[in-house]
Amino acid sequence: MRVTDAEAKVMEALWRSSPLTAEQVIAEVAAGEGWSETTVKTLLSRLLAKKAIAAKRDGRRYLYRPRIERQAYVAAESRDLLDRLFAGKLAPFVAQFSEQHDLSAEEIEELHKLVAKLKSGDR
Amino acid sequence: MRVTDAEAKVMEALWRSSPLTAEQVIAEVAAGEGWSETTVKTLLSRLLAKKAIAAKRDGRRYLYRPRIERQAYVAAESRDLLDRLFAGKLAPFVAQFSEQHDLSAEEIEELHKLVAKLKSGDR
DNA sequence: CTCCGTCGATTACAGGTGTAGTCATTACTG
DNA sequence: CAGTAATGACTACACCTGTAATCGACGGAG
Repeated sequence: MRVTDAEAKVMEALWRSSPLTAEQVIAEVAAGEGWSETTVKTLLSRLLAKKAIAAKRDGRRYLYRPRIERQAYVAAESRDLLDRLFAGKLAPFVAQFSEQHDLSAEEIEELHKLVAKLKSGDR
Repeated sequence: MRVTDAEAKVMEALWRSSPLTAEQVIAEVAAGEGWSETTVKTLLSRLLAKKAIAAKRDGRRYLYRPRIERQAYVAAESRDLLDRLFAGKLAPFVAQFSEQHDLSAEEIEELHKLVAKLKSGDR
C-alpha cells in the first residue's frame, strides 16, 4: 500500500517528531501546504487505514506516530527511481545529475569522501 | 503537464527509436506490459494532448516522435526526488543508497572515476 | 463504385488522490 | 446536569490514471 505525495507530507511531520496529536500535525503542515484542517485529518485517517501510522488514544484525542520508518520509505522511492530510469544503477544517476547541475565544491568533496569510504569497504 | 508512469513506458519506446507508427509502439510495449492495443493508443492520444509527443501524418497513419527529451524527463524526475527526500542534495542520496544496497566493486570504481572527473572540473 | 478493414477519435469506467464539508460523540464548563 | 466546543468518523466530489471497448472515417481491393 503506497504512501502518496500528500500523505508523505504528513509522514514527514511525524518523522520529524512523534507522537503528535492531530492538532499538532495540522500546525506542522496545514499552513505550509495551504491545506484546511480537515484535509490533514483525512490524510491521517488514510495513513491509519493503510497502517503507515499508529494511533494511541490519549484521553479524548489520539497520539499519532509513524509505523514505517523514513529510511524505508526513502529507500523504496530511491530504488524505484533508479530502477525506472537508470537500470537500477547508481553511477549513471550521479553522472546525469552532476551534468545537469553544477555541484558545489563542498558537495563534490562530500561525494569524494563517500566513495573513498566505499572503496575501503568501510560500511 | 506531467507524464505518468504508464505514459512513460510509451515514451521509452519512442526514445529508443523514432518515429514509430502506433502499430510499432504497440509491438514495442503492449506485450511487455500486458496491455491491449487500445490501451497503448489511449496513451499515445494523451501524450499527444499534453504535447509530449508529436504526430506527423504518413498516408493513412501517423508517425509519432518524442517532443520532450529523455534527458529532460529523467532530470526532472531526479530533481524531484532529490528535492522531496534529500533536501536537493546529491551526496545524502548516494550515502543512503550505498548503505541500503551492496554496490559492486565495478559500480564503486565507476563512481570513483566520476567524482575524480568532477574534482578536476572536467565537464 | 462499393465493401471491408484499419486507424485514430471518442467514450467508458472503476479506483486512486487531493481537498474539504458535515455528523456524531464525548468531555469539559458553568 | 445541560449546553457547547473539540475531535475523529463519515461523506463528498472532481480530477487523474490505468485500462479498454466502440465508433466513424477513409483508403485500398475487387
